[in-house]
Amino acid sequence: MQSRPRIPEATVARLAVYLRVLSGLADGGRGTVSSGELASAAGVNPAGLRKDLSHLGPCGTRGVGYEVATLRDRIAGVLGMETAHACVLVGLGNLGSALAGYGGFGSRGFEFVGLFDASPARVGQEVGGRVVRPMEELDEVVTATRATIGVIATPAEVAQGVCDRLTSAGVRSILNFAPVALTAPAGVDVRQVDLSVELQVLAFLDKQRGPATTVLAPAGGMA
Amino acid sequence: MQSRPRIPEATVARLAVYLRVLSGLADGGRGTVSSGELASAAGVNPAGLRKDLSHLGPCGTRGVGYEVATLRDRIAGVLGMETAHACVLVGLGNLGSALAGYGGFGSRGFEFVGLFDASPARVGQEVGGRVVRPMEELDEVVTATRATIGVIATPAEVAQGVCDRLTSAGVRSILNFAPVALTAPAGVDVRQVDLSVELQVLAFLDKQRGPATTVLAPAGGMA
DNA sequence: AACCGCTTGTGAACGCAGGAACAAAGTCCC
DNA sequence: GGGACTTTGTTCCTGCGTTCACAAGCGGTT
Repeated sequence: MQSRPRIPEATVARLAVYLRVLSGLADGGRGTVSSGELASAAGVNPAGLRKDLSHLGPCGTRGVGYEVATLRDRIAGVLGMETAHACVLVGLGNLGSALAGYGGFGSRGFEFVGLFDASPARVGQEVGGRVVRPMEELDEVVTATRATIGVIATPAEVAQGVCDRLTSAGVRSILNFAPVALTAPAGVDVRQVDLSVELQVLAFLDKQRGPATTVLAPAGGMA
Repeated sequence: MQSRPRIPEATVARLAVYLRVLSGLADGGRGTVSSGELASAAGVNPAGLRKDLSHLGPCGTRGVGYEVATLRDRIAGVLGMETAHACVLVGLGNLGSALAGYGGFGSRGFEFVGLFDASPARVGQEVGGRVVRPMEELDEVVTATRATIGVIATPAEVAQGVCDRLTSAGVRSILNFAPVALTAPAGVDVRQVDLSVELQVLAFLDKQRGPATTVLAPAGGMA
């Protein structure tokens, strides 16, 4: 049976959300939760949540619900959070600095073991409790720390070059914030996060919903 | 109205990517592009790109390709970028400051007309060329500027309260970076961006792909 | 000990997105 | 002027994700 033959990627993303909610409930001393309540807190459909959870085997008690601590540990195990993940971050402009100082990563088992920037002005500065290192040390740090995840927060022009250096150093997973499509060798997984795309989708939905949907506007014909 | 009954949301997100690539090509003086080249630059399948573009009517020349400037303007029009969009940003911690200073928004027609923070220590400071204002002025600024988009970059605990204030002030679209599921009244569109979720998906894929997939294996040539 | 309500887990149908193959059309060359 | 090549636009199909609805199981109660 191998309780994890394959889990859909969309489900994995939601599991991470459930995990966050469960952690909050556990901190609040909550013992059990129902799928309805958990789904409401996560912003998804209750049936979908149960289906997501079914991918990791039966982990609830019928008539009662899910044991918060148990389910949390189970999800954490499936997501590979038993062991901490070493990450390197390249590019410490505004966005990179924000990522380096973002507490949401460290509390989830992701640790930045190296911060890198090509600009001599940034090298040596301290960001988020770590010292920024020059690009020349990237390969060495990745090898020494066995970092598997690389985060790119550089300008678009140099992102591909950084990607190449990361992959050749041994990084197998890349999270790219630069607005370019990266090409990486097979076996390396790249995830793209484009902040401005999200805004543009919002703008489109707003336009589509009503070119003149003022809440007032009783009279026909806008100007 | 007839030419745009509805465009799938996934297509809209990709249109934003095509638009970025086309802008770069236009700046380079490029006259026409084929779907293959454009798809390669955007990181998608050529057939899928043509299907996406088909939603906005025929806009290419068979045997030649797409006229860069024309297609760019067409997409920009569909995405509602003819007119600039006024946005307000709440929460100027590390992430909020990065967003306020991110050039990728302004160059795409999104302007932050108001930066807000609850902390008196941040009010009055200048971030990204704008002065941070107290939360009390939020309603007034939204009304005066007719801002339609609100960006939340606050801690999770206060995000729902900020969402309520934004919606009651008249904001119809919300981009939420806080790691909580927001509930908003009908007619208000909320998009969630969770940075740590992306990392966790990467960690899972890495774990699933192979607990010990070393890339080296120099001995024994691969045929 | 048996009944009843509540909740999980699963099976099936619907809709959507993605990919591949084919026809239409326009241009370049001879 | 005609043929052939190139490239778009469309259509079909396969697979996935999502949702609804029902059966199975456990706890509490009388």
